[in-house]
Amino acid sequence: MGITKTQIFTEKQNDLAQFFKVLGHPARVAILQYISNQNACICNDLVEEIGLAQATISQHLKELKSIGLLNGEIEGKSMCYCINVERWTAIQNQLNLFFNTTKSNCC
Amino acid sequence: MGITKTQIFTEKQNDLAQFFKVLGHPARVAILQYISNQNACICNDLVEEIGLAQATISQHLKELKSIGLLNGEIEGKSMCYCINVERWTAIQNQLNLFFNTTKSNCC
DNA sequence: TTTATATATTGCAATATTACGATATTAAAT
DNA sequence: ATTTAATATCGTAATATTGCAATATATAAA
Repeated sequence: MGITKTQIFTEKQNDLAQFFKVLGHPARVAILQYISNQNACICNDLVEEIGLAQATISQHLKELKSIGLLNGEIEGKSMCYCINVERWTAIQNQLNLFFNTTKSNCC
Repeated sequence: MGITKTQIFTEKQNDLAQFFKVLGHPARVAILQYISNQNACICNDLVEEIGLAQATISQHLKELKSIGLLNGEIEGKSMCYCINVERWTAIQNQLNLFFNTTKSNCC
């Protein structure tokens, strides 16, 4: 097997899990933190900063983009990646809804 | 490769990613939601409820236990799984800290 | 136009995850 | 003691993820 049976879950459950999954890699956590710490938007020295190959960083950025967490704008010959604040907040709210709704009724 | 380079990240980044990762599967989201909806603690009909094989459910429960999210108590011949509320809240707080700290400074 | 620089994509190897059948293990019931 | 029921573990197949070198693409600078 090896394949997740997404059909047996609700769309909400799959979406939620997808958000968690994308955030579930230390490189992607580090990338988001690094981008957020830059005052400017020139986010290209991620390769040096993080310490993974350029191809690998590019792949992680793609995954973060896939859930809409990052905006990328062409800035001359480099790319300006920045956090999509609206999406960021929306996802945070969804996760909190999950945490607040899912509460223990026992023990 | 296929192996995550945890050594190049901070412990906090790895921990955070680990929490996200464990929550990053729809079956585990569904398990947590189901347990939280039961008034009693007899959480053994997960297999019927979720629709995955017993071995698979057991594996997912193990992962949820691995980050301390579930408590398991022996209740006769079955197991009583319930959410560890203290841990649950602690993790929610850590995730929110990450979300609030990591804010956009650009665009 | 050529060169240099930044990023994306492709292809591939190594490892991880998901899922399940089969087989323990454990405790209650007979 | 044996049987039944619930859960855990083992072994294994299928698929996914991680990471990188090589290559493609695109823009600025020369």
